[in-house]
Amino acid sequence: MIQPRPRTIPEATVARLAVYLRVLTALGDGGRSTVSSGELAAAAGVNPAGLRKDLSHLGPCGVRGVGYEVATLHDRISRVLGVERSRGCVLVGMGNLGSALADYAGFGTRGFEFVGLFDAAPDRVGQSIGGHTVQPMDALDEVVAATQASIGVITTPAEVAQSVCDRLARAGVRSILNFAPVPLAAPPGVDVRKVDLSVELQVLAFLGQQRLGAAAPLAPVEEPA
Amino acid sequence: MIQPRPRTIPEATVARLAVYLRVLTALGDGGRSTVSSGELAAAAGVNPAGLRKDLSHLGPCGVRGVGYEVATLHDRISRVLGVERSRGCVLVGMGNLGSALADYAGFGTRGFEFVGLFDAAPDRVGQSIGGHTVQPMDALDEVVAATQASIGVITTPAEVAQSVCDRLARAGVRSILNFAPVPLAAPPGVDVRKVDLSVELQVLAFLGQQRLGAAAPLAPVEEPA
DNA sequence: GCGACTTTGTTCCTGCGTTCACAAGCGGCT
DNA sequence: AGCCGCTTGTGAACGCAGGAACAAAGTCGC
Repeated sequence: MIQPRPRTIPEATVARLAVYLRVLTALGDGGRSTVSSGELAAAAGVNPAGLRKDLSHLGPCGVRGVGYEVATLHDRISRVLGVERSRGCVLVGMGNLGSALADYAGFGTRGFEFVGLFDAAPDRVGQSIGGHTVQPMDALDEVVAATQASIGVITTPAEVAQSVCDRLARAGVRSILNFAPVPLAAPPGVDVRKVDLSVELQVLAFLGQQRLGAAAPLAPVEEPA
Repeated sequence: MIQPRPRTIPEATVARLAVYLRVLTALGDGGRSTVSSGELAAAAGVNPAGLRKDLSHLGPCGVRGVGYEVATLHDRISRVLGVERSRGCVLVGMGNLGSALADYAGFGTRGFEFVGLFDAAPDRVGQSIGGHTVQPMDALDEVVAATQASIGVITTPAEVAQSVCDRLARAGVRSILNFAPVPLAAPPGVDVRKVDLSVELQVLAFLGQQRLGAAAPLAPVEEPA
């Protein structure tokens, strides 16, 4: 049995596949049965050629002259992304951001289910957020083992993020999404992705300033030597 | 009047500069006066050579044989990123995520200040979050004009994100950070950055599944030696 | 049944980002 | 003062992502 496709899909492609999946869901709900690459690309905000290249990583799944069948493509992408079954997620750090994520309905409909909320602060333990009760950190290992949660989300302060990461990894979590503004070191076999909100803002600030400098050279901000 | 540096800095570099800036702040608070590229790179989680190349976009700002002066480098990066002065941000959509962001203290210390919170829902208007009062959408233009806010953050449902984007752009906002899971079209001169939380989770799910397939070859996946 | 049109899948190419490796420069020591 | 070691800054090579153009393939109309 030869491998039908190169088993390595570029990460950038994977991220776009997730976007296509969302668009396909919307199209399916709207009753559409087929889409062309051009239309799908427009809805996803990408180049049609790039979209076809992304989809080519899944093997041929369109019909020439017609387009892609919405339901089929949806299933195919779901399977490749590994979201055809719901995945358990545990969330550590129930501050504002953690609470917002726990209460965000958008995850459940996309194959993710929070199976445990944790916090170290005793006064947060016992609160109910998004239909779940916040549990103490001591319960983490047990919950992860019982629910087979494969994803951990860290929304703690930066100082404790690394220790939480270690703890999640030890409990058996294989994938970690880190919102704390520190680079995390995880043991091999554990993937870590980082989302840094203030970095996003700072990049925006830079782009804005750059544009300002180019558009309005009123003040010749000559860097004084 | 020669421009001392190429005024185009790669976006990836800008994002890392923001990380370096944070590390430098921590180092300065810790009393350190100089750092080597190796140490800084380790703290930021990047390659030392890459870090030096990033910094080279700012012109020479280190001392060979010694390293970088923490305070000087901090100021330099701050100026380049445009965060040496505080920037006003308006936030539209005070759901869970919006409230979390408004209440997040990490932004204020990094040169960003929320100057207006807005929501279309009447029952949210008047609420106080993070020291600010939620205002109706009608007040947006006036607040943006009065505060010279340059950044807008969209945390609304996907359906209204585009109209909010248009409205922000019309009000004079030049940079937009979009948390809604839709690609936004903005007029030229307005930068849009997107943060898609469920995409991050789905990429993680893919990586986890990929690793699972490699570790547990139940299906005969041809994994050549 | 046949031609033409539409749309996919692929291939090439260009540009960017990242990494490695080396030369230049500076401080400290003798 | 001269040498040595350390660190920066830069140049080159590699790999990857993105975009455009082209060939294959299937459908619709006649």
